Amino acid sequence: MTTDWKRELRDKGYRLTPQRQLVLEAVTNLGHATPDEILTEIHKTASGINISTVYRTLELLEHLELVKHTHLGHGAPTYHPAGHSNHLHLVCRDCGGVTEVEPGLAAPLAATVESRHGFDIDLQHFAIFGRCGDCVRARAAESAAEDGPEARGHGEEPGPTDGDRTGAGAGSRAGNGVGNGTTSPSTSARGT
Amino acid sequence: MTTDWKRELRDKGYRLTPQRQLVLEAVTNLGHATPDEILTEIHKTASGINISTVYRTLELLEHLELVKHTHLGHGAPTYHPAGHSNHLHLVCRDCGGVTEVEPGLAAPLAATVESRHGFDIDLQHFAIFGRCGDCVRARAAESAAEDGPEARGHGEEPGPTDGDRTGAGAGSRAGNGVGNGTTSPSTSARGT
DNA sequence: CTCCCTGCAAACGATTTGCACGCGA
DNA sequence: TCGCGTGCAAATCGTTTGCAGGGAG
Repeated sequence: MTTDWKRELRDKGYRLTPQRQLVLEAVTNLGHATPDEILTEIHKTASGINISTVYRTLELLEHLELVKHTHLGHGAPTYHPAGHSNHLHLVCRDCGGVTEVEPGLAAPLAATVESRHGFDIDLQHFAIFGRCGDCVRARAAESAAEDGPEARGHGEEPGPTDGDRTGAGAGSRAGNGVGNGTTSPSTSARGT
Repeated sequence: MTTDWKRELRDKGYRLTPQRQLVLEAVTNLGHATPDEILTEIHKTASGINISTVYRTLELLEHLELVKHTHLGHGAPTYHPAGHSNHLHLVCRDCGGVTEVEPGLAAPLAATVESRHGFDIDLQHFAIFGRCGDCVRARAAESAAEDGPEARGHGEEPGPTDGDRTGAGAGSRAGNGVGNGTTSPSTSARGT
């Protein structure tokens, strides 16, 4: 299964270039990564490849259905191999952590929406926002501090802030053990 | 119920300024709007107010839970009054149209996720991606054209492209008749 | 030898931030 | 009067595009 995509590339009239190979490799290795992270990954090996090439290549690879992308929050979408084990992404509004859960949970919803509106949903494309168990608890605990315009920024500690803006940290490779619930605390967790 | 939020503002130590009033008014009138549309709306009445003020004010209003925002696609989130009738947003990957459906449909999913992962989801924050009935049909029809590197851009006509990037057109005020299915064809529908 | 791909840099849209002044309380 | 809130402009971030040269086929 190593070179069949190369064939497909050729067959569809596209050229096989080292950078295309590198991008696909990087996406495969990282599992989940933003265009920028992909560029960085590639730079560890090869130098020179440009960010715009990464974008153009990802667009192509997605067109060929070799990779897919998901919006985990505010900006930078994350790309992953098309064959990657699927899962829904639960993004915590407070800590920004991402929990992966099995896609089957959405089957009922999908069925209902399908029959009622004829709409074929893909719950994996956009993350599902909310608050993770830890933060729900944490928030329940400290419900004393009301807040006024202390300084300027309201957002650090739990509060009616929102908080998508998944800074997505390292490539949280969760193996394939979907169905459990791998939570990876992101770096940032400011308000969107 | 006209001035209680003003009280709240004051009580929490914030100042009541005309621009804050104007932004909240605009959000209320528009129902669904991007920061930019809000700015434009305000400019019809008052001049001078700056885009950065709109952003800062929206952040504040959201903190006070007077408004909320939703990501309908690629960029520009849309803001709406916190009390606004809730609904899920189904965004079509092909035509970019947004269909609003009643939030109750997600209740089962929410319950399952809650019990299994302790995660309290908010399906309204991010849109739900997929393909609307019309586009599913349209796509079924013309399944002839394969494509190679004709020119440069692959994406215009239906194909394994994705297509979030909801350019969100005018403020599609759907009244409160949620539960039905108001589809508003957006402007753009390119790939993400 | 042709023309797809790439690197580079500028263009862009959305959002944020530093700074100094004016106005609300 | 005191300092929050605002306007303005510059800085970021993520992504796209125009252009010219190089290499794949």
